[in-house]
Amino acid sequence: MFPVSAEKVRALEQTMHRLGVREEDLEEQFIRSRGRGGQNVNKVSTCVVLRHGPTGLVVRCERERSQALNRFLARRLLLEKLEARQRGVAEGPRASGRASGARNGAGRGAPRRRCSPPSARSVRRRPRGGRRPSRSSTRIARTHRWDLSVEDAIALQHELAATVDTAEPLPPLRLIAGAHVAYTGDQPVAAVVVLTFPALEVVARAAAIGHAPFPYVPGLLAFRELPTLLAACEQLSPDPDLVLCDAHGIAHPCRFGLASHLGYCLDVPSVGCARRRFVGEHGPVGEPRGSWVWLTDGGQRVGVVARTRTGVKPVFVSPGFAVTVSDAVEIVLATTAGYRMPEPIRQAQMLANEKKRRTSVASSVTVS
DNA sequence: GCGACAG
DNA sequence: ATCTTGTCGC
Repeated sequence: MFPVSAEKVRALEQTMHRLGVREEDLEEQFIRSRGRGGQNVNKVSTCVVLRHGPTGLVVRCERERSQALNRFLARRLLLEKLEARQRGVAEGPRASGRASGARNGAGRGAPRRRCSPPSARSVRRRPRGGRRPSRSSTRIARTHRWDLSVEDAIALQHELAATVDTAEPLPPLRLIAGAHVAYTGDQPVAAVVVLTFPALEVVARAAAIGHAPFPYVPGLLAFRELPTLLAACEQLSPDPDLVLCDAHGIAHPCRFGLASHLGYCLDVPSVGCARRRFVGEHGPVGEPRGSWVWLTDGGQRVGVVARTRTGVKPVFVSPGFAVTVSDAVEIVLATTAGYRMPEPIRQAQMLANEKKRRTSVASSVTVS
């Protein structure tokens, strides 16, 4: 019931019995906690207000970020107060031990560099014969070094941009994967989730924690996140027919954003769906869900800005690897259900955060 | 000085 | 991405 040791629960029960407090006399209320502690505090009602009917005593505990733990702590607080009252002792501030983890991830200020505009880009057909017979995991088809200099990384992206074919017909879609990378300080936590299409039911999940061999440089996100993302993909089965990415595809200064890079490495069609604009211009987007306008960069249509949900900010969709712009929008709209971001990406996001939490929980604290 | 360049 | 405070609505 309470996320504490059996001993502590026993001690609590004994004290309750000794003071004549019965569980039935307790009235509990859960409200949202206030103060620092992250958004969780405002999304989950972790604050516990406990009232003891017979005496009318009320305590409140919002110290921890877990409602269950706060329920336990609230009971202890209540008993302390009751005991003090029974003894006729004036209520004084009771200092009970606490443990809080305050760590901050500093470190930003990455050099910003811009990929030079692609001059005379030739789109070469990708040689793909008998692609993916029947693998047991999402194998990495191709990869390369990731610890390049900014200059070399940009050059490589320009080179690889030529492998993107935005005229490629889409294969039948049965399984669609979503990818996302979260961070624990400077540790990337990558997650990939496979969903059926069009039912959108989760059939496979994989996550990996890695390290970022590269700082965040706008335009070079792939060099920071892809190694870990690929590690997660390697543990995934079955293979998706397409992968949706939480970043841009060709709507990128080099026409080769993270979404394209992931598709290239896996040799799987990919689509980029970003929350914010990176390059290009566009006009106003219609209000109803499904509306979209072209995203144009350097006189080129690199993607669209699409409304996935009425009344909510539109998203930036662009082909990643081996898909057309119209297929990209279609897929994004077909996989969004009630939220701004496509379901596969949302699922990957949730998994990444879950993985992150479970990892930090191992080094977390209990009750004093 | 501020804004602008995914995550 | 991360961090934080806070409001609104189903």
